[in-house]
Amino acid sequence: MTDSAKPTLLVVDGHSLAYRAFYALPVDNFSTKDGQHTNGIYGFLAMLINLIKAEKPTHIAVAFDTSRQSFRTRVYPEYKVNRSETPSEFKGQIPILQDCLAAMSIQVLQKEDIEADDILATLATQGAEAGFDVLVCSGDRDTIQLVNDDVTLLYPNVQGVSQLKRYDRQAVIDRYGVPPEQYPEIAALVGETSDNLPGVPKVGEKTAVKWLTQFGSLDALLEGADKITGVVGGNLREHLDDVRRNRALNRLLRDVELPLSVDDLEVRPMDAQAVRDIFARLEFKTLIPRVAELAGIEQQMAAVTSAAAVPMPAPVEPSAADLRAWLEGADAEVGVTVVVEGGLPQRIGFSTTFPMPSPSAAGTSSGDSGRVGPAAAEASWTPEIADALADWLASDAPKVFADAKPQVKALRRAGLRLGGLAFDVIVAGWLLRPSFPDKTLAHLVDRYLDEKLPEADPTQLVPETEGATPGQLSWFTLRVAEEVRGELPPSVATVLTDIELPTLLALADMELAGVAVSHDTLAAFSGELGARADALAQAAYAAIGREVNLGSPKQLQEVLFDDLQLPKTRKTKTGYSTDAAVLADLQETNPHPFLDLLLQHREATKLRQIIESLDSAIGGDKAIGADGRIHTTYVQTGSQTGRLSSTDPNLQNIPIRSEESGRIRSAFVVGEGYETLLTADYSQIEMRIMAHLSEDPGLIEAFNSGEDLHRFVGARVFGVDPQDVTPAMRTKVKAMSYGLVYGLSAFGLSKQLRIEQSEAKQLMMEYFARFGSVRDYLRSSVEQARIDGYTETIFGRRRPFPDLASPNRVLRENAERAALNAPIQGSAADIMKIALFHIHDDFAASGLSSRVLLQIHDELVIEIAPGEWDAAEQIVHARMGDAAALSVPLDVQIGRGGDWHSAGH
DNA sequence: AAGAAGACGTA
DNA sequence: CGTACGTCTTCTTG
Repeated sequence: MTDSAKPTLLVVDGHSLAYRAFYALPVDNFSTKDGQHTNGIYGFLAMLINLIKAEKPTHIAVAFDTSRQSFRTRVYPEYKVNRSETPSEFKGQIPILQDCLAAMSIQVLQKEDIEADDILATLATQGAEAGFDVLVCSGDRDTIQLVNDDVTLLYPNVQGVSQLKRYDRQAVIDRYGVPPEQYPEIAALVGETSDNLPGVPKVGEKTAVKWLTQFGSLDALLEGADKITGVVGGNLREHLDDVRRNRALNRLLRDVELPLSVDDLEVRPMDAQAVRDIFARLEFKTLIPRVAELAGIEQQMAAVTSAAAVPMPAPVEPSAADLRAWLEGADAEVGVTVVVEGGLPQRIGFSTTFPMPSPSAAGTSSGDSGRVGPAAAEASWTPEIADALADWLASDAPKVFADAKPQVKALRRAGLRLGGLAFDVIVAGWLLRPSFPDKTLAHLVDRYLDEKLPEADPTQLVPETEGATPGQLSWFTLRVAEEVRGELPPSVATVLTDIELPTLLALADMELAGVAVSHDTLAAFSGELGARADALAQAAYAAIGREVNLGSPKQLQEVLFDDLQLPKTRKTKTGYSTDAAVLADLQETNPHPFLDLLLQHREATKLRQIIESLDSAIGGDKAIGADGRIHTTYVQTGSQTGRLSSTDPNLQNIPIRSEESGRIRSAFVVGEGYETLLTADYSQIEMRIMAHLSEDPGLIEAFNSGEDLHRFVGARVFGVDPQDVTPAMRTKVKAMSYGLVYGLSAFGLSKQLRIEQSEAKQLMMEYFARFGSVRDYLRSSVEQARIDGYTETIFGRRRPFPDLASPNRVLRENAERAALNAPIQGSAADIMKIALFHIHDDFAASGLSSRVLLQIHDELVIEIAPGEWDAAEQIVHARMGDAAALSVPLDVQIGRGGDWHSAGH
């Protein structure tokens, strides 16, 4: 083991070890569900974790090659040329591995023109000089030359990377018969086939060692080459230049200029959240606890040296009057944090770039400009404080939040309105990274400030560490905001200010309002469905002569494929699918009463389950108390395209398609004190956006003609008059049109329409022959995304697509389809958001009590107060219709009824 | 107790 | 081999 008194430096050749892992581990077992290969990453990290645990290095670095090219290939162009092409499945893993290492706070080093081993050599040399025990971990034999009394080599066995052999000075002598510094001389004589460096023919390790012991050194040997007799002697004399070249090429550089010194490689605490996130994404379940254990070790080691971040201000707690006076005097943005408990404000904190007045000595030295860096103040929520702050909170004075919505809601419940919402760091962070959002202020502090937000340990009854106070949270919020703002491209900043923040305020009111749902309606239906499900289950058992759990795909597979001997269906990860599409197919080819009963049972239990969860959500929001309404939560940062998502419960997936789903929707009713429900939805908004973006004359005409879209398109595609478009033709072009938006293939289309692939192909051909600009647009938009690295909506919302450049085909093609869809789905989301907050704001400005309750992507559900129908309907129609100026009109359908079902259409 | 997998609801 | 979501149940794992 290493000498515990000395610090230990571990330097690793990332490329060579990951490459060995790549070949050692079966790729099939190491791929994520979206197709990313991870075997090299996994093998490397598993090895590294074991290594860190065993050796407890105090300093770590991992070096990578930048490419095949290096100064060696310039000197000797044949160097490594016979190496086979690096498999693309491996190449793609290196950047991800580097991301993992970054999350683990391990330094990654690479340098143009230099090989990883040269970096190892340089670090090993510097480390040894600085008094470190150095561990070099590499799969390249050339690194044997680095071994000495301070430097030990860890070399992987043939098997892969699970076993590392330890070479200290003595081990090298035992194995090769020469001291480490002389090993390259052996290698020069023998040659290295894998590097395309031929040596002396007929000379292997044995002969080389014999000669070197005899002559003492390679130079002496080359000088005295004449003295060697026999064929090998002749060979040596003929290949003197090869040997010299080999020796020159296998000498590792020990003086590479690096951006970091050995001291900078000190082990630092990991970014626990980033590690969890990236490992989860790579589906490394078992590695997470292993890394966590490691993090514990690192934490202890790093605790001593961890540098203090920018010191937090000690928030003052001024009187209500002082606080108000100061806030009203502030001429810069103010960070605001409302601590919410049970839906109500508990404490409130502020921070600014101005010093807070000290209650005793207001106006003490504050520097020449008065700006002395952010300072903080806070107060507990009392009626006096609420009174004192109400005007300022409602004013236009700019305020910066981290996740404003719950705080806005709490203020609303306390009777206060919020104005001047200038920035939300969570929402802004999501706009920048919709695929990998930082969900909390702590994440953002970590990413943008590289500091830790102090958090009370929730596992401890009496926490040892204090969490940040609201004033300090505001201070962090303000600092993060400055960084995030610096990263926001102007168009994205506009999306934040002009779309997201107004939407946020509207959503807060929608969540507070909730939607009235009739428990009695739900309960009656639930009972009915329960009885039906039981009967269906009994019948199903009878059909197969035994009882199984119909909710268990595993047991169903036994019944279908073992007992009933039905043909195997689509494969899943763990067996064969039993989903509805598959069961319907089976019913056609191998009819069996069990199949139909099972499908019906599924439908009944699914409906009942939805009803039950809705029922238990009625008045479920404890903060409000049972009010007979359901209060969903809209997750504004919940999608990658710009859409909202809805949780607890999800009100964006209430059934509508099936026969009986109307009975669920009819339980969503107009609330007390209101007159009726209004539903408003955009018809074919995505196709309209497609028409606008592609500028396809045919599609634009379709929307301007007033003709039914699919009838119009069908007439063009099939070359008939609109009135002669049959239902079958209409179905086909409808599927085609909708499929376009998702990047549908001929294969997918044929499957959906249950037609031959050739017919599907023909259909697509005909379609594009008539609507060619659509195809051109779709192609060019993906191409543009490949160039830019992101897509953009009509309003400038961006979504990055790094995988468009991936060498992994599955990954790349998935990204292409998503990139195709993102501007269309995203623009639709933008338009709906704009319409939503305009309607919300107009209602308020017009003094209406009618209110928006729900948003279901292209539909709004609005509760109309008595006597307000006409005014409200007019606002809704106008605001949805003019939310965007497209080259085709935005068609809005409006319905009216006492419940959601009858208001729909 | 927590997470994965399969299934299925919506736009 | 069609995009974007959330939630339920069962089953596995710790």
